[in-house]
Amino acid sequence: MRHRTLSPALLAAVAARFKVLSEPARLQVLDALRGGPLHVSALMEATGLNQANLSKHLQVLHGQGLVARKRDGLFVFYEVADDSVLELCDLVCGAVEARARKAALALR
Amino acid sequence: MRHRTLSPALLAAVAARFKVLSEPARLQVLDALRGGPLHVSALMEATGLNQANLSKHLQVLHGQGLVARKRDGLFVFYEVADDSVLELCDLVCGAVEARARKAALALR
DNA sequence: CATGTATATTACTGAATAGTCATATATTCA
DNA sequence: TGAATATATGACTATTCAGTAATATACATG
Repeated sequence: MRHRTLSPALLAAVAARFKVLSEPARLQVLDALRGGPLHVSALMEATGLNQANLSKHLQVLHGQGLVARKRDGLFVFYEVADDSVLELCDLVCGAVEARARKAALALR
Repeated sequence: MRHRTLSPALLAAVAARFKVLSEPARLQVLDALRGGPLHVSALMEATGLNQANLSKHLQVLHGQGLVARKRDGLFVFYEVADDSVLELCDLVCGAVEARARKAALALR
């Protein structure tokens, strides 16, 4: 047997990771970073988020290790730390779309 | 190119799906259902959640289509609707554990 | 129909957090 | 050093939501 119960700590850690991804704005940021590193100002333009709000979301993403930061002069560049996060998003995205198609069919 | 921006509706839908998974109690429920369908009382025992709280979490899981329900007399059985959800959890679980190992190493 | 059992729902409270504005910090350059 | 720009942070508000207790509903059985 693999386990009887999951440790509360592991449950909390996994839940926390999902929580970071449970915000449209943060998904938008991750998606904007698909093409490679961007600095905050570029991310503002790409996402339409204002500076303070975006900065806070970036701290959350960085806190969970989902993005890496690198300073270059005045600019701070962020990039996706591990592509598996994007794959995760794509998986859920596909599932959501499949569900939507199914719901649409059910209406016929 | 695949897209310039993700539609707000899709972003919201994906975020909503992640949000359902962002609660330790619900992850616990999904994990308890790995072995197959269980009725609510059995889930209470498996998870330690009280009746009202568990029931509410089940409604949330069911609302997102992550679990299916089937009534049998007095009992209502729930089961994982699609094993891909469990795979998703396992993926994140692995990522979280890897991150923890890395953090532990960094302390040496 | 009355009673008992399983599950769902409602109303409530406390805690967490997204968004916003104002301000602080960091870095560059003159 | 002082001004300018980029980013981070603090305080505040409004909203969301998990947990709980009480109550309602659904089903079975006598």
